[in-house]
Amino acid sequence: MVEQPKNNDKRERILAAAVKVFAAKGFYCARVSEVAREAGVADGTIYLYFNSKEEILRGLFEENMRRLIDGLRGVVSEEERCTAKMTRLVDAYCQFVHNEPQLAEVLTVELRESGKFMNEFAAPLFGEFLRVIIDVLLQGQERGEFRKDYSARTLARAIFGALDELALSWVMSTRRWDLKASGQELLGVFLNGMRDSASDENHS
Amino acid sequence: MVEQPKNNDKRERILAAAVKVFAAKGFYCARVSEVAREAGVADGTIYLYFNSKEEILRGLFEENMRRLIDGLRGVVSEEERCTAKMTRLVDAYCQFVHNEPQLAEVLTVELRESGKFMNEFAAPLFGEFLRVIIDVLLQGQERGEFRKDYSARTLARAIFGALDELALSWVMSTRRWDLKASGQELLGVFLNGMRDSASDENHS
DNA sequence: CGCCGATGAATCGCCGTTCATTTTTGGTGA
DNA sequence: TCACCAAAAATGAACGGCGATTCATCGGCG
Repeated sequence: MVEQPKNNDKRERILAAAVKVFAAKGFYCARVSEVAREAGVADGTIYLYFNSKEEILRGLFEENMRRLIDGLRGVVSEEERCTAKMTRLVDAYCQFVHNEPQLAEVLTVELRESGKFMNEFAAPLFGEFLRVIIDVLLQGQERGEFRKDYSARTLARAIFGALDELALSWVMSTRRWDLKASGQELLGVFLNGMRDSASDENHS
Repeated sequence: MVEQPKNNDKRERILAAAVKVFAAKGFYCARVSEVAREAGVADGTIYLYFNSKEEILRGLFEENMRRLIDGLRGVVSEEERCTAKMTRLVDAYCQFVHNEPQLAEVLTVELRESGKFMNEFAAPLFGEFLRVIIDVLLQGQERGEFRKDYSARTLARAIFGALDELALSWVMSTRRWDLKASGQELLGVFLNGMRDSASDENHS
């Protein structure tokens, strides 16, 4: 009943306002009435579209993570070589963060705190996100582009973590540096380190 | 007056209890009375040692980050080669997370949310932490161990991010896998990718 | 006895949420 | 085109619960 009101853009306005407010104050410090004011609606109106404050966050997560994941899948599928897939993937992620920094902040910061109260629903989405990276790495190993003696799972998490930290520090800063360039620099190190070229190397 | 009570271990007991409770519920969902119960003191007693709930978190941060940073500086100083420094650094960090997973969870999760209300005091400590890594990387570049065409700052952040993500996923999981091994595997990729061996390779 | 740390029940302010009321919508007949 | 009305949507003041913080009181120690 409350879930899918047929009508207009109010739900979207509320979600957009929530992104701003949650990014500025954090979920717990944000006031529902601030979201309402930012959205230009009355406090009570929010509860015509969401059952609780928490559900606003849930809605945010689901819609935007879906969009991000689908976007990443798209660019990945446009390339043949896995090295190129990774380049495009990192680029698209940086683009996303660049275009919607507040949203990126909410998604990454609350994803952590989420370990607490909403992991049951955030975890699947995050898993899906990670799988995009894992699959590229696995395929790259099969194709002989990447060394096979690294764990794709571990590396995917590491790449995400590195990228995420970079993105977050960019978002929280004055944003004067080039996020995409840093992303590619970082990816360069990974690709270089993962490259299946020198058959083996024994470092004492 | 409340800051440095001369006496016993009650302050430590409260801090230790706070680690447990904050790790389990997150700072905002944690109740001061739970911390009190866990510490075996009355609710009011907490306010003899801390001025507010927030200050408990602050105390946690300062004391433990200091300890971590000093520990890392220590192991780093025991090695000559920067590659070895990095190995020891990653190992020590993983050891820390392994020994005190709840503390690690609080430090890393709340460090993010901290962007909100306590960044002014968390940022310097985090900066100091990062500097340890940055300095090793810079020195490694000077010594010719690492390629000079990467930004030490960016890479330090990336390494921290990767390690942190790995650690967090370990902490939040059933912890059946070997964190130290994953850490070293990850470091291997970085070191491999950063190695200043083939004099140069120009990838535009 | 007097001091001081400790206690925990009571306080008090703060929001998330509700709901009685108002406003808007859109269908209908004149 | 307009007046009218019922249903739906929106409003925002008020409510109620919760939990951080306080403080009157207690007990142990010198």
